[in-house]
Amino acid sequence: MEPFPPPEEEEEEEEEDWLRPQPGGGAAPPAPADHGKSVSARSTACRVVVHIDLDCFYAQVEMIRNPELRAKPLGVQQKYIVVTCNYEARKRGVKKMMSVKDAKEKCPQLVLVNGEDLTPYREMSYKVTELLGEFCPLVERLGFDENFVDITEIVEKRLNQLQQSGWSRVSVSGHVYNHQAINLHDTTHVRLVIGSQIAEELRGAIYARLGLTGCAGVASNKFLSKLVSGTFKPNQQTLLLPESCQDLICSLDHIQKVPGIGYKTTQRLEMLGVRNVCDLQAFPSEVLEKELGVSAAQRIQKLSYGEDDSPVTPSGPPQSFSDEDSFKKCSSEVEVKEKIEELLPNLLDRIRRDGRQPHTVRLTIRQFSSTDKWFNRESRQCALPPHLSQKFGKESSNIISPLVDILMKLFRKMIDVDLPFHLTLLSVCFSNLKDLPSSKKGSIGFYLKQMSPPSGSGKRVREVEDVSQGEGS
DNA sequence: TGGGGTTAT
DNA sequence: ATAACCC
Repeated sequence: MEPFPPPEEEEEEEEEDWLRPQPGGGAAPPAPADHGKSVSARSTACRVVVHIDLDCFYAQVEMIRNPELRAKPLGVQQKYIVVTCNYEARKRGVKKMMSVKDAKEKCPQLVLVNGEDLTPYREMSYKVTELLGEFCPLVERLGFDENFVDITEIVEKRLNQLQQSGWSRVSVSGHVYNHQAINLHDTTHVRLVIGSQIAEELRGAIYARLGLTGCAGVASNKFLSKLVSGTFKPNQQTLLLPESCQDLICSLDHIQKVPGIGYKTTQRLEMLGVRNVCDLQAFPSEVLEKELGVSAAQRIQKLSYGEDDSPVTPSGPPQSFSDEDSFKKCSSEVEVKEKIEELLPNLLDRIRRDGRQPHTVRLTIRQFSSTDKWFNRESRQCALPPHLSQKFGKESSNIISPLVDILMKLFRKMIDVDLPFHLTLLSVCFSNLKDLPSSKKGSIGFYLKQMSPPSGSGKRVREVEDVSQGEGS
């Protein structure tokens, strides 16, 4: 087994920092009075959130599936796009979402694997989330390759242990944003530093158990943790201290880089003359609320100050299962039916393995249009008849035909089949998933699996050391 | 651009 | 059902 961290990691030498006992004694401090309280009941404790972002996830999964690809420049292809690639390929100029044509021009030796079937990535993705769930119940997924973990409670536990053991030493793991000096008399700094050690353990466990590398950002909320995690890029982590928050958000040169501000909002903000984050900070709230609505306006303006009180919401099992295919052209009812029949078996298999029953089905289409290529999706959904929902668990029953009938009815609600049409995408989605009526088994291991934290699974990179009991006597 | 996901309205 | 957001 290779050591963690693997070679790319350049160790940045941070000075050692000392956590001192409270003034007035070298002995163990009195037992904390707030022992049983939740963190939210303590006003002084800041949250500690880690954002974990796996490095070029699909490419990593493919390299695990076929280790011979490891030394080569590798791209993962969907249709005619290289959706992601490993670092060997990036060195040679291949970028995410580059066309296969451009990628091959940049890098003729590029090896391509087809990544249109997401099954291997989806499976690995949930392994990562479940592994993080062993440390702590508050794990929120964002896409297949990112997770937020609220480690506030773990940090509090370690802080109490440190305080009870008297003199202790604690040092940061990984980078500190802006090279900001740590003040160990500031309990917020101490909590975040402990957070950086836990983040290192999380990354270590992901590498040791799953063979995946990734970045982490540690900060006092989700938004900041996500922003800071990308500071040092492959396989490194960064801690953000509150005093450097302004520098971080002002480093965003364009507002669309703010997570939460997407394409539409960017357009509207630009019409108002808001180009960067500092513009947004200074912009009159009243005017912003008129343009975007009170809720969105207040949310994004708080984001511009680095404020984000949104909780890390455990994702649990998926809310929906979908399968889609895009193509150049589909223009007859028969073709549509064939495409749907292609999509269904895989989907039904996934749902069967999940164990829950869907009660809603949706068909989504994209119609060709030369202008505005990127937004014309429509969908129709309907409740599944109960007798069909029941059949999802079973193997032999043929539920495909009745499902195809339902989906074709949905299709005819969108498209007049007597007129010419030109589709470029079909997608089937099952949602409104319900647990079986009191079958003893849970849907997946997700809720059952949260037990005691793993003891030695992750390599502790720097142990929190007890330094002395005798020092002060 | 793909092949997925989520939440809010 | 759509629109917005995320990857």
